[in-house]
Amino acid sequence: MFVKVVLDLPVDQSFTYRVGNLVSHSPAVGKRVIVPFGPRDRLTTGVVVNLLEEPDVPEEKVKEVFDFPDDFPLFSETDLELLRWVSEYYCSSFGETVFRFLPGAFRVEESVEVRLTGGEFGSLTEKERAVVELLSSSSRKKLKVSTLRRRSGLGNLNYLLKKLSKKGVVELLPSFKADSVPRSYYLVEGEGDCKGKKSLELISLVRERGRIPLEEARSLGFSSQVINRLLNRGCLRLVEEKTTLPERKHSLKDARQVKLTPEQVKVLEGITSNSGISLLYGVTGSGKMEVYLHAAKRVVDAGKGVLILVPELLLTPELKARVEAYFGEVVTYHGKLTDREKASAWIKALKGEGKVFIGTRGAVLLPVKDLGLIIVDEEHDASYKEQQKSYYNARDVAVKRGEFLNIPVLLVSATPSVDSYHMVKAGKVKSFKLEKRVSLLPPPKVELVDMRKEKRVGIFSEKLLSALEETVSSGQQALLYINRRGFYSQAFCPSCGFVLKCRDCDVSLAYHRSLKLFICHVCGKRYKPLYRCPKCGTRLELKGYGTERVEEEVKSLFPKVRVVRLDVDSVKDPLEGAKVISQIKRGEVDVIVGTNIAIKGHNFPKLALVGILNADLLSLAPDYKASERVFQSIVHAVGRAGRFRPGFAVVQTYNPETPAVKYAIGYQVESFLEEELLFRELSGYPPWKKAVLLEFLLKDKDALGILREAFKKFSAYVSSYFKVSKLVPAPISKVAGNYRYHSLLLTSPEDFLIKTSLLKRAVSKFLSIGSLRCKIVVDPTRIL
DNA sequence: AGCACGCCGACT
DNA sequence: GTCGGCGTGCTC
Repeated sequence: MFVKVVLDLPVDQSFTYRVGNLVSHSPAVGKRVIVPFGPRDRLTTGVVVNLLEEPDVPEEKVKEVFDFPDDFPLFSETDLELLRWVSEYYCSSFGETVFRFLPGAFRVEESVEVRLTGGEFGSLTEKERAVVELLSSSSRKKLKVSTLRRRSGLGNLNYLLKKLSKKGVVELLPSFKADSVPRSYYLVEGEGDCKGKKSLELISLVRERGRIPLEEARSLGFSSQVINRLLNRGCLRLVEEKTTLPERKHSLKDARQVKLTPEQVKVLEGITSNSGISLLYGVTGSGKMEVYLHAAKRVVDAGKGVLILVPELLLTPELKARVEAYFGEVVTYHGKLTDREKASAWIKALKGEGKVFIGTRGAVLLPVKDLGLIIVDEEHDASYKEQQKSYYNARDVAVKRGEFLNIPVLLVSATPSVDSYHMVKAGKVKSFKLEKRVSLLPPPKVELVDMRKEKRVGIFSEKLLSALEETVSSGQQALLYINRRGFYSQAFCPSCGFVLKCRDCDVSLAYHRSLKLFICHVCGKRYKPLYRCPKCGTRLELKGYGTERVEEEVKSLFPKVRVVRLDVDSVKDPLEGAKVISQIKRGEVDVIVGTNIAIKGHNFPKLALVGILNADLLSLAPDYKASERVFQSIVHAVGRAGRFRPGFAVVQTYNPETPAVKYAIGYQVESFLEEELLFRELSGYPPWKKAVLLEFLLKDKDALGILREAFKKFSAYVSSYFKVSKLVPAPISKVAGNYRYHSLLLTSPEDFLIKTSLLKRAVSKFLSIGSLRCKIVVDPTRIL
């Protein structure tokens, strides 16, 4: 027997291994497998994708499987097919895609670690010293060769390490990392007899119960001496089982299930009778969540599992409590869990321990047993797009998974994406709209303020200011939304035009007054403040504003008001964030100044006023999705107001004619989407076309010549399939010292998989020469 | 990705 | 002559 195995490598190849007798479990497609790989036969983890009777490569090349460590597959055959599709669609390798989704805890790895001996070292070359420097500055004693390679950026690290090891400066230690899958151990009856009162007592207990957990035997007073003796003689055997961990506790309780309104019931009936893809949309406060939880309940009542995907920021204890009100225990899966917890959730899904799974984008392939429905909440949200390596979009993978498994998928949003609306119009998705708000309150009154005409007090219009005053004096809360952090966003020289920029990135530095530092918002680098122009000595002028300055201005205008800032600077860890949120909910705060993280999902009961300080800032990004994002941000920001009391929103703008702004304040979703679709069609952009972004990072400007040359050939090669835009510096043209160049490829959506495979080949043929590397981002969400 | 091989220039 | 740089190609 032979198995075909995929490994976590950037190559589209699977490897054939012979199955020997010394394996713990039988081979099967989807199972984890430990195999020796490479010239050193380093043990690595793979996944079985095929079983073979005869080898499909020359026998002498084939190595033997080290072990199948599990008695269950980690992926179903259908999910492996889906993963194959994902890898082809997003131009990544099959193996890398598989291991992008599989929790790291399942991996067994053999590697080499490097440690400084602490001994004398004589003369070292520059590069050798750099390696020693990295090792001594690290917080850990030992470093893996791979991490050292990553941090040093040195290609031929192995030669250096061999030399350093010969000189006695470093020590190379082989290391083995076992998996960290939670497991428990049981005692079962073996063969052979034994004596002794305690021993006989334990044997009979095991015989009676079939098996008992090792821990329980210990706690019943059987010493490890007794147990070990019985194990050594073979009277007892120890068996291992992969287990799961209890869900993390949280103390929140939510109200019981809510009774649906007649409109909600009607929509629910529509959704549940659709076996394909549904889009559920409607204003904030129309109770979309209640509807989808009822739909989920029907699926669970029929004995099937449900997978609910939510954006990163939304997966809070509050949300979990709300879902638990319907289903009792739910299992969560997101990036902040430990590796062990993720593996535990994975196993719970496989075994059917738990029916309802709620997670962020990585959860889309959770192997939920008898999966009957996938829900994607806030379907339009950008956090569904993986921003590295495989660049998948979990919403689209969810839709595809529904297709592969032949189960319904439900997309939910107050602001449907242009992509989803396009699918509705093409008849691939059925849409359901909730027209009415559940609450008896009127929708928030929205006022658009033209900042060119309005009287201003600093950054506020008089309208917003008086609304703010009224709101806080009546004991209610206000939220001020600004899409930018820091105090000032730019420092420039009024006489020579010099702009203070990051040394490593091509962006102007933002001044953070609370820290008295200039900070680069791209790489995070901090700079001591500078007051005079380094070129001509003139005093620098600061302009632009972010959350810090808004906070300051509110404080100086209303000295008695309690203000909190809700941005990534003020809530560094999630615990702190939760504290701020609960303060707001308890009404210990009057004014909230926040960025995007403040407008997503939260329900602030005392919130009456929302002010969007500069709606124009939202549309600065130079890409075709800009107005879609403007529309979404405004609708969601405005939607925070008036959920529990009459609300009011003020939207400040210098361009009141912007369609996205106009449509957003009236919640004219269809009108906006129609107009946007038309614009995209006329300009040849997605969803009518497929877009692929190619991105290049260059160490120095010299590499540009090589890239240009290679790009010309590449462009000629693919131009019959893709419309290739010019190779240009990216809008953020330099990041962390690397120059960024990119090119956008557009093509009609037909035969897309054929085109991606061609593209992949063309990129490796023309654009992967020397040190040149190219990122391929299919369906990019932002082009910066 | 990680590793070995093999081809180049610049040193003892 | 060899050392060490880097580009190329293979890994079951």
